[in-house]
Amino acid sequence: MVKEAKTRIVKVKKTALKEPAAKYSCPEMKYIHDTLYVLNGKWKMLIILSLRNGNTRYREIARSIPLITFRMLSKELKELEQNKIISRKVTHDTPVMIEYALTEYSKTLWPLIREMINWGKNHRKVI
Amino acid sequence: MVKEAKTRIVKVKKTALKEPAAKYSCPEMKYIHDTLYVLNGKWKMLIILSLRNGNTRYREIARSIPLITFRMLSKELKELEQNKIISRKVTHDTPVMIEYALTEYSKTLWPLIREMINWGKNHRKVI
DNA sequence: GTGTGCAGTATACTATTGTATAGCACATAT
DNA sequence: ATATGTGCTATACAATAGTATACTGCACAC
Repeated sequence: MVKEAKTRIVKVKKTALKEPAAKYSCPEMKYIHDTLYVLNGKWKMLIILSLRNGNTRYREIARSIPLITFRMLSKELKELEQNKIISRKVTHDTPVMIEYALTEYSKTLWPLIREMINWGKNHRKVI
Repeated sequence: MVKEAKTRIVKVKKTALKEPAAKYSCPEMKYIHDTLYVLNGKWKMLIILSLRNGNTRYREIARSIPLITFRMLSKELKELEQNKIISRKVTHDTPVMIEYALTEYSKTLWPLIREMINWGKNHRKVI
């Protein structure tokens, strides 16, 4: 447990991809497993989208995703940070100000997220 | 509760997309929400991949995804069927034989799944 | 008649996700 | 002095996801 900026507590968690005991029947399954490891859950893609829409502050992000709670937002931000998808910078002390941003690496996710958006858009029409 | 083919019990569940009370800050979030609604969890994409690799039988699919349990496989197959991603056909009675297959509609998911695979593949290299 | 495979269900459990609500320490605005 | 905003944490709880294991009824092979 590390305390920083008077507020934030980071519980360190292993970032390494855990390999299942038995092997998947093809490498594609492993790759999908890896991608899901980074993007799992309801919120991570929405947070990435929010950042990409220009939101940088904790409360700002929270407001842009109406149903998320502080608990989940904190959790997801930490995981995204550990996986190098977003960065967190303290820009001012007392009053503490934090700036979240997408990393360079996060840009590699964009084609995937575009496809998520496209499919959802089309699915609405189909239903 | 409906009993069919002596084995299968289907608990009917609403398929409609539930709209959150508050609105997302942009339509893209809604689309991602919709896509995740269909593909959520650890297993659905792996099942789709397994079917695409030519597996059609329940046990076959289970074997191709080593860590999945029957409980989860049953659950996920039902959800995918409800969302028209896969179909389930009884091909023979006593001994009962079932054939699972991807629907035409499931093909629209392929660009998305390809991106999932690609990103995971690249992510391995980066880590 | 024993073991195997088929297509699952049932029960019980743990872990993770998600909800709800309250609070802190500081600061600025009214 | 009170309310509001910032960036979170803490606690308690409910719901869902996932694990583990056993079992069923039928058919076929040995």
